[in-house]
Amino acid sequence: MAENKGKYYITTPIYYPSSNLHIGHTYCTVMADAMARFKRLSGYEVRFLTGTDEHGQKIQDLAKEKGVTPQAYVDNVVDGIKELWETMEISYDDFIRTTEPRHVVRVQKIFMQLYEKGDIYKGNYEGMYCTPCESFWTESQLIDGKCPDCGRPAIKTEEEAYFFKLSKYQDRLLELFKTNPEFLQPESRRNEMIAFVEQGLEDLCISRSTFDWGIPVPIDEEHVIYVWLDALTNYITALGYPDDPKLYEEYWPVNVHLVGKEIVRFHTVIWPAMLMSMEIPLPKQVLGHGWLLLEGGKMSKSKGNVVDPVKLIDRYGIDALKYFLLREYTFGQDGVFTNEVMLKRMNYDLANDLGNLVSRTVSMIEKYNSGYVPEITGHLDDTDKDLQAIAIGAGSKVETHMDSFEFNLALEEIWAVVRRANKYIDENTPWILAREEADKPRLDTVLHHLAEALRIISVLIYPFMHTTSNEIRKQLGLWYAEVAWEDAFKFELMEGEQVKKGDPIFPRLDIPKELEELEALKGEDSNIPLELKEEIVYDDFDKLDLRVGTILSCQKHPKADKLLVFQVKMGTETRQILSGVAEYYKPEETVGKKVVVVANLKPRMLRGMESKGMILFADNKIDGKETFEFISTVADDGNPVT
RNA sequence: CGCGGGGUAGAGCAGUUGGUAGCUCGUCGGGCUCAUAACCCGGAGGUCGCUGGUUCAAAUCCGGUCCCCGCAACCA
Repeated sequence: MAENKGKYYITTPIYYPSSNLHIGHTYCTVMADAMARFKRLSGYEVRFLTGTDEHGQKIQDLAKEKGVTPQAYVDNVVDGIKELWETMEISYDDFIRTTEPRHVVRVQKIFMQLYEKGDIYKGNYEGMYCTPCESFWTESQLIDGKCPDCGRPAIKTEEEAYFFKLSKYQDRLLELFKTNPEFLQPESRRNEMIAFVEQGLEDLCISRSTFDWGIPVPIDEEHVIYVWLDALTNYITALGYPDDPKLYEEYWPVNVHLVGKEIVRFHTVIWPAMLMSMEIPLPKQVLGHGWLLLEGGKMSKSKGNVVDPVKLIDRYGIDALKYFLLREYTFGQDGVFTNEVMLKRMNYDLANDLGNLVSRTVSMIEKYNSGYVPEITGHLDDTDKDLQAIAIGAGSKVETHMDSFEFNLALEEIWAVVRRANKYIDENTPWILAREEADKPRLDTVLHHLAEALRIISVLIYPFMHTTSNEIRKQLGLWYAEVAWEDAFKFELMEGEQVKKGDPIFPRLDIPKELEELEALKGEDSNIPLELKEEIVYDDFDKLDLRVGTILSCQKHPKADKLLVFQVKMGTETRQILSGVAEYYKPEETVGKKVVVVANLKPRMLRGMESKGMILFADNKIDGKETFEFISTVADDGNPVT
């Protein structure tokens, strides 16, 4: 083992088990895992924490829908999540669930700690609440009374609640951002947070009484602790804080909280403020990574465009998927996920470059030296020296990039060695050397260099693809030796190992065929229940008065970019209806269309013009571009739609 | 003057202590046959959105301007 470099504590967010995880969660966890493995290999005592955030109204509602208890519901989903991590061989040291007694008890203790400090007070919370998103919104944030996140109606809610004095810590937070640039990276997120805090912080509502699936507020049975105090504290309760502080004392403060860009704010404003109140050290660093986008936008369950990691693993293996995720994307930036990009990466880098290098090296050693790694004989020429230098030099470059979470660059450095080795073979043409007995010493030297280079590569890729690393080492006859990071910096370690050719470590993929089959897979699970709004009864539907109408004329709203103003004739009546589809239709294209109108909708002013009703559209995509299609019919104007 | 991100070769992207513009894929040509028809070499292709300025020198710093993408405003 390498020298002990100290402790290293890294966390992923705790995921919300409202349904199965997708490739985005996988991405984050894979990064954390690679970093944890890298740090372990290079001599740190690592603790890697992940888990699930299991409380809240949304879970309670989902459970109710399914007719099970919330606990049974989350148990089921969490089993699936743990299974996924197991499949992916995620090397977490602890998995915390916020429903576990160890967490519940400690959260209550932390609550009391803040309370006794005077940072929690009882107040009144009034606001518009969106149940599915578990979010309160201000009036100005709402869009026509609907949640800006999910578009579902928000309900005016007033409740007694406990507040945390977030505002008290505003100045200290600003100072933290300004004096400690390392605390939050990348830079752009830091700027955002500074701007956010500078506009002023309000105290934070940390309890709820509208649902009960949560940790009870210890001094008030009517309330449960709301997400912030419950979820964020997992990072220390998992270490035993405050009542069993052994691990806490070893590993806190955390080295890195790895989080998605959408929750940077919680981790860099709310969480540090709570820690300040607790008077314990702050995280050393919070890193906000980007999102994996799909062609045409964000991944979301409601769009049905979620990429299921399990299927990809089944087809291509864990290492190929991990390699792709870490190599393709730049930390902190959004990236576009497509099957084609993924397959190309897998083929070009893994099958062609690395897999083929292993294959040709091992088979040449078998063919030209009866399967034993030969010794170096004679002088080294420039190609030897160059290969050695690049191979031995890669390790420290990898270290540098890993320190900055530049997984893609770290892998690029490793592949520079792979490419150099492939080139080395062409430069030295071992198959020609093998023809003349006189060239045998040179041949031995060349084969030895290749084996050494591959050995180094096997060490370098270990944090990213340990299974592949082991397979390469098996083929190289290195099965007896444990992978040690410092071995990546030495060139003369192999002495007569017996190599053994195995199956290709990454079989070459037929990309067009794979693309087709992946496309076909999508159809297979076409019967996944849609995520629907709350169930309604017939009477609810009956309240709607839908009518057929014809668009007589249409023009752009003079004071709004997105609005079109329609004159719609419905039987005896013609009325003005506004609709936000200006970016999809030219006004003149719409004239004469038959449409379905919600006719008894309360009229409303939009940018100074009245809209009496609502035209129905179907959301659609053509060539990846969003459109809205009229819901049309040939029935007579004014007729009801039932 | 709403906030933020971005405009670099056909595509996707790197590129801030300013110093001959790089990578992957594609394309064209060549080499090799150990290897998973994989590997290696070479060529073509960019006025680094536009425009002023600072400088011996700007993709890189400063000003202005155009365009694209998120979010918000106006999507009943």
